[in-house]
Amino acid sequence: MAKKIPEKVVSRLTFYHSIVSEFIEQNKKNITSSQLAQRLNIDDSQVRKDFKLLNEVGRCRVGYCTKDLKENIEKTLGFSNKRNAFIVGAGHLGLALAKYDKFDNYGLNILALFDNDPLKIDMQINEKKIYHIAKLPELACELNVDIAILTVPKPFAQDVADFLIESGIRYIWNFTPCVLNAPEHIKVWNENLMASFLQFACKEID
Amino acid sequence: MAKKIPEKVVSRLTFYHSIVSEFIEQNKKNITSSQLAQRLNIDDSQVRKDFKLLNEVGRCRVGYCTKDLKENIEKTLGFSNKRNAFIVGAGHLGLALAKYDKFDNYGLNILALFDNDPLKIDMQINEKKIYHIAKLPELACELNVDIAILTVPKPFAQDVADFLIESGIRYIWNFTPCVLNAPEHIKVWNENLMASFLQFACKEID
DNA sequence: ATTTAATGGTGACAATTATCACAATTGAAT
DNA sequence: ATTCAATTGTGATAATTGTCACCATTAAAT
Repeated sequence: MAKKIPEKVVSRLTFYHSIVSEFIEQNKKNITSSQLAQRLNIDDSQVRKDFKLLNEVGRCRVGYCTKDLKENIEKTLGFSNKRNAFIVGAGHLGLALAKYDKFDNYGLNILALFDNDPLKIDMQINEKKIYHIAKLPELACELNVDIAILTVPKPFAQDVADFLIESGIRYIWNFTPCVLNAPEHIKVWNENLMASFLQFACKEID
Repeated sequence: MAKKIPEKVVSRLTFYHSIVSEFIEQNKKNITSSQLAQRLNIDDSQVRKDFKLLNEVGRCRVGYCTKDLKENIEKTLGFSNKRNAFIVGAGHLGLALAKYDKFDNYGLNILALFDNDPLKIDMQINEKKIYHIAKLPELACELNVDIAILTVPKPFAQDVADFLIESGIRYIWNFTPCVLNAPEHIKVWNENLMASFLQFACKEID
């Protein structure tokens, strides 16, 4: 990616993308900054500033061309940069993520799931197979996967993470409610549902 | 809550809380800012600044008292402010969230789940019952619930959201990959997994 | 053709958030 | 007692992010 897009802008771009896609489905040719802003409860100048970062220009009294805008966002977010990943832990959360259709669209390719429950092995979910966790090192190497999405139950989180790291995984997207211990060269991204809720609660709920 | 805690700090506080709890389980009496910082890959002065917001004081050469710190974070984040909520959509994601143990601890009380699949009705998950969605308006009123966690499949998201709003729900924590249309007095909080991943990807993954 | 109102573009500023540097403190070692 | 090193506390500063005001443009109405 040429220019660095600030974190918050990345987040908003995905929202813009959803909304613009909806507009396109409805055969709308244009969308204005205030339409987007209203939907997201933000300032409309913010939207325009964001688009300036993409070098996306609009037309006065008309707005932005939905088709161009969508393509531009996709290009900017690197949708075409395909990355392969495994889901580790085929519980409810793992299965939910395996079915989450946006991942494909946004360049995150889930190749397989892993679990240690014999009943789940060889099941298929969303065309992805569930393997025994013992197969992971081999498959990670073979398929050249270095991203793992960790969705195992809390008590196993650290041990499984250690195992992943031994197996050559370098990026862990951590959905467990644990703060993992990992060497510095391993990148851990903590998905923090509680923080997310608390921010909502502090800001909006009386 | 007396003082307003910035968004980012709230997020970090939940991480500190996890780590401190771990230290307490290991019978450690103290924890230093750099221990916390290292674990989270942040600057240690950041940790101290955050604690200053809580009026938490440490001791030179010793650090912060784990027990006090934990209680302080819990008080600050309002763990005791219990809030009731429903999960709407008893698919994998809904069930995963129903089992997520942190919600209870942090004051978010899931009272029930809702779905329209007859096979799921009356099942129990984590001591929470699944009801038919048609029962929601009545139960929301009866139990005084105005928070809904929306985990239905994408195609139903908007319709179900409209239904929730009619039923008196005022806060929607939206886990669907849709940007919901809602009147201004309804607070919608979009959980944006894709944005989360893309931020990770942009920042860390080459 | 002229006017009008909606819309994008943008600079200035404000608020939030993070980093750095370093003084002050103090437990431990000698 | 003195020294040393680890640690906190904090002001200064930088980077990021958001808001506001207002000009420029232009499609539509007249």
